Amino acid sequence: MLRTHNCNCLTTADAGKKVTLIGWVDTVRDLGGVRFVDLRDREGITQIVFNPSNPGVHEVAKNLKSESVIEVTGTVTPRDADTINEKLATGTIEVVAEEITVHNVCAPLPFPMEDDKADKVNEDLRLSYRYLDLRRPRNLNLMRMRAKAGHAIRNYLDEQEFVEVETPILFKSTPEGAREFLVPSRLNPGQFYALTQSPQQYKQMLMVSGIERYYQMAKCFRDEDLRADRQPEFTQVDIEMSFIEREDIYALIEGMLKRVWKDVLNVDIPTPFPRMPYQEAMDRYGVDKPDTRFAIEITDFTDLFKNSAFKVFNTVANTKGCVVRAINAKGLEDITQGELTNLETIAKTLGAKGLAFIKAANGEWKSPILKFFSDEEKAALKEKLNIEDGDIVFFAAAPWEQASAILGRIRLEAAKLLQARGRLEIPADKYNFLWVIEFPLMLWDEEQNRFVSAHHPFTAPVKEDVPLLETNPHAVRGQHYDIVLNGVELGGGSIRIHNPDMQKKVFEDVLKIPADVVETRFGYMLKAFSYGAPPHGGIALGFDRLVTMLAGRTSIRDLLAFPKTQRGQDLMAQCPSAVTPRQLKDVHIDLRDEEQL
RNA sequence: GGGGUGGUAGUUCAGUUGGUUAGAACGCCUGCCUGUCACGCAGGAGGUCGCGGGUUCGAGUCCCGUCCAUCCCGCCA
Repeated sequence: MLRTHNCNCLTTADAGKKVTLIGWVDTVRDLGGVRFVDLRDREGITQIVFNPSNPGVHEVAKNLKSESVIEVTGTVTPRDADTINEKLATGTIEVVAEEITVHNVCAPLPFPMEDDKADKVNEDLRLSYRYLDLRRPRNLNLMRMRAKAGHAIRNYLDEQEFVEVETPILFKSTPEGAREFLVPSRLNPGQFYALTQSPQQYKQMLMVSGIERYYQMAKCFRDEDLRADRQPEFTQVDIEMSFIEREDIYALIEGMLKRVWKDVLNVDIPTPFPRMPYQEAMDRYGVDKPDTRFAIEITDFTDLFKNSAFKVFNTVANTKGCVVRAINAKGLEDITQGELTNLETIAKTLGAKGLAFIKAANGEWKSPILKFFSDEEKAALKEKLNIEDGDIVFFAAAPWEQASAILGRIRLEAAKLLQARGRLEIPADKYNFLWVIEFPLMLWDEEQNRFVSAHHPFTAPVKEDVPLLETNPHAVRGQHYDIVLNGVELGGGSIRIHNPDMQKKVFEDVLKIPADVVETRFGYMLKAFSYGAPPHGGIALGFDRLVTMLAGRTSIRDLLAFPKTQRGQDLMAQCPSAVTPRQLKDVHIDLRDEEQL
């Protein structure tokens, strides 16, 4: 080692020792005579003193640049009482330099390294210099937190006798799911691999193999548009078990998350987690991943408006599948015109024609639609929504799913506005875990005019709903579950179909995938299931999202060492990039006609 | 594919109804300073106002297009 100690460990107990430290120049304080350098490594900071009485090192210290790498040998010296720095772990001592080696002179920095300033720097610039951005102690700690969370998970699952298996990343294209990254095959002209969007099929094959308990920190790839919480490559805690029921997965994951929160944050999270059926989540919160940390909820008024004089609500209320619903954003009566317009825009992008509202202030209600309401209707609204002065109520009249989506979004936006006004407190350490269960197995896809899997086609139906597969697929509930934390979907899974006939029926009769297509895409699975497939199920948790939540961040990029921009580029390495004609020829790709496509 | 926000010095930002030589802070460079710890003080350098076009006597400012970043919708079985 080039050092005897790290920069965060020396104390007065080490006084008199000759030590060698190495690290980055954090700050230089040149007082003309004596010069101070804060030397930093990943563990912390130690103050180095350069005295004029040692002219050699004193002269070198004169020209030190921030973030240069230096190695210093010197003597640990206790500080005088009035020069102790209580902010530093090593603040009671300093190292008086006797020798110095400058290993690397740092070029002028492209952006400041102090957290408060660096946080404001454009992210694209920081991503171009990600190695520097990452060097900030706080960001290094995020990487260490991520590693710690990974260890907690591995330790827990190892204790539960899970077997970690690495499955291939080069897989076959399965166009049913997310858009995939395609990889041309050199040895098989015109044919392609796809990068796994999830090891789903492999892990089910492992169950047929008899692994019984599988896990993997699985790298997954999806060629979809990016978001703050979505990257084209990401890590998933992938789990599959045989001979189990849903309850076994709930217990396993609750134990695992409890362990992670304890090991990483030293926080005890209560288990078991509450459970909420999908229908209830949509009805009360307007989303399938409700943030239950605040109380604003959706109330249904469809029946109330069935005989209303207000034609818009009346018509909707009497249309099958449509609802009239409202939420009371308590205390947001002073919403600005700009904020209101913004909410309207959101409602409109979700298909609403407008966003009806009622404001309550000084004992009066104000609303463009108030004149249409009867006294009886007003009384019912007031009572059920508990409308008081200072409140604003928003309405949605639309098909059930759409009304839920609109009010679900308005609910979240209203919460943000209330938080900004200091009227809604959501403690940073409040962790509302929630199982969302009983999802529909199928959703009707208008565009394709057929049912599509709500989760994936391997999800088993709830036993008592199996007969409905024939008669009313819409009503079939899947043995599917999502784990949600504070409004963020951490993961989801299901009990799988292990009977080849049932699986074939879902593919061909329900999802209407032609038999020959089923054979090419899933033939090997159906075959495998005919050779003693055990009942099995599993779950996958977005590891990046999990650690983002642990860190209290909103962007998944903060928890990835080298994240990609919204256009899927790595600004540091500068990829994707063009390749040589020779490389293209090797993989049998011809770009000549690209312009014409 | 669609909508919102942003792009002015190395960085973060200001820049009035269009009007002289585009400013501040931090950083950088030079000098002074022997107990600082975000050291201090003095001086200095640093700009194709993202790019292209247009309107105008005159554009950082107005208009059109475009590129980049970011947030969201679609999409993410």
